[in-house]
Amino acid sequence: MPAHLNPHISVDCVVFGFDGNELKVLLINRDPSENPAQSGKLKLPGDLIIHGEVLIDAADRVLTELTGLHNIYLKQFGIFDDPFRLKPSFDLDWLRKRSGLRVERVITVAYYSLIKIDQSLPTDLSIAYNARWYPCTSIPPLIFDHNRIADRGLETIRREILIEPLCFELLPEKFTLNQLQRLYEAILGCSLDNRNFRKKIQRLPYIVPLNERQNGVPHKPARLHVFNNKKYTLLKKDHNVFIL
Amino acid sequence: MPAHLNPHISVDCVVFGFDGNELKVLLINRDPSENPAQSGKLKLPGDLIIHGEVLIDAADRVLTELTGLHNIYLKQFGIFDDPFRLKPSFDLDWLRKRSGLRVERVITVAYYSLIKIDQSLPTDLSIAYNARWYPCTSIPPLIFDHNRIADRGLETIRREILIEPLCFELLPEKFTLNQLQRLYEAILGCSLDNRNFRKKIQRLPYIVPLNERQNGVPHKPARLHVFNNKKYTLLKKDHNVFIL
DNA sequence: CCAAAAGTGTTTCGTATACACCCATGT
DNA sequence: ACATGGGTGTATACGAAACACTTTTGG
Repeated sequence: MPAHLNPHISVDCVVFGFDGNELKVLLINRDPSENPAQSGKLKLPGDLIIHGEVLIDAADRVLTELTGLHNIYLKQFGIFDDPFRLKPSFDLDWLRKRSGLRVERVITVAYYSLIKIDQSLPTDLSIAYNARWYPCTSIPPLIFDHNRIADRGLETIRREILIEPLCFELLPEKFTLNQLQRLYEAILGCSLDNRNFRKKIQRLPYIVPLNERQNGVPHKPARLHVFNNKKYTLLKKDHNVFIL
Repeated sequence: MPAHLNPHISVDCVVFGFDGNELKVLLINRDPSENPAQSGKLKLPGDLIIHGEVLIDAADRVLTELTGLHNIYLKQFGIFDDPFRLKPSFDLDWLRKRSGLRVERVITVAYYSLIKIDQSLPTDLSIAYNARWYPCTSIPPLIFDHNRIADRGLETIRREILIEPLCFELLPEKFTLNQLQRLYEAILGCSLDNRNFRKKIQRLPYIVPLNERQNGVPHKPARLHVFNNKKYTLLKKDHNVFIL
């Protein structure tokens, strides 16, 4: 572990992905090369920041190492600063051993991150730490205060998905309206009326229908759509744009 | 300056108040006992945190010293972590001299704070630092990155006032509907239709009309209302409650 | 009686909701 | 032909917006 880490401040990432059905979170083992999913030793991806490093760069560094992806969508949503969030006898000893630093109290800045689940490839790190996707509806026990952080991350995207175009970070570039609806339903935890949903979406000018359809599906192939960020940003300038 | 300060992390507060007409921010001199409002030396209230101190307690400490008020409404809204937000030759030297610590890089956590302007009394500190209310529409130049922080604070309450009951922190306990309207207009920077506003407010069960009126006004005295937090919290449990 | 702000209703329009059947494709 | 999900329209209810005059009080 490099000695140029800042032992006062860390970042942790609640990484969300959508498999077409369920919303998932990415969790890793606390220690590399341990038994898969050792009970009580799972955690969110995160790290101490480097001296002079901007927080979001630290989060990006952690996730790029883990997923192999660049330009990951990241948003800061909270700070966790309880002086006893790391138990002295247990968590702090582990952190000291791992970092080689005189760690006393760590304040962590939490980010949520949105990933197109199919694009993230296995990396050396993700294999070593046994990175896995877990359903948001049943997150296993995590170390530190990471369960609280994960819960707060979930609350946050539930709120923000109604106001910001987060969905399109989770879906493939080209998506069907029903995929979009299933994603909203997965995040909000409710079911939506299909006809009303399509009407609402179809009058948003920044969701553009293509002359292209799914293929390889065993039923009527659906029309594909793309999200046009420029149109969205232009609209947003004056009016507040609510998605749903 | 006490040597038990943590030289890595500070808090800064954007303190809002409403004088019945305009939304204002509380600013202080960088150094005590200087000429009133020395140009280029104004700042937001803030301080380094104490080792082991929770961030919100640090913010509360700063504001209690400054205003004499307890239980001030505080909400964290951002982190400012640019490694060069303090200019080495200028800001850092001043901070080192003032704190007596080897300060290298300070990450600051920003809070906005809402105050009933008439309740805040002059304190020794507020006099020494020449604390003054400035209109939000024309905030003078501040040191560090405090102008950016203040702007972000203002954006934040503009957004959140539509969703959370922030107004009642800025108004006296008992208020008239027109005072409430003027506050919304001051924060949102637009004018609202009086009749529609009153209709909307009057059907909110948590804004309770009293059998009591203003007195000492040179015109028809308006009916007074209070905000009932319990009713609000109960309602909020299930439905999301939008105020406006 | 005058100035100043408080207080009050109705109409119109657009958006939200509820609801059930036919269509296109692959196997 | 059948199974699977894709795709469509209408009627009703509710809330948002526009709009001008009368009332009450203190001075």
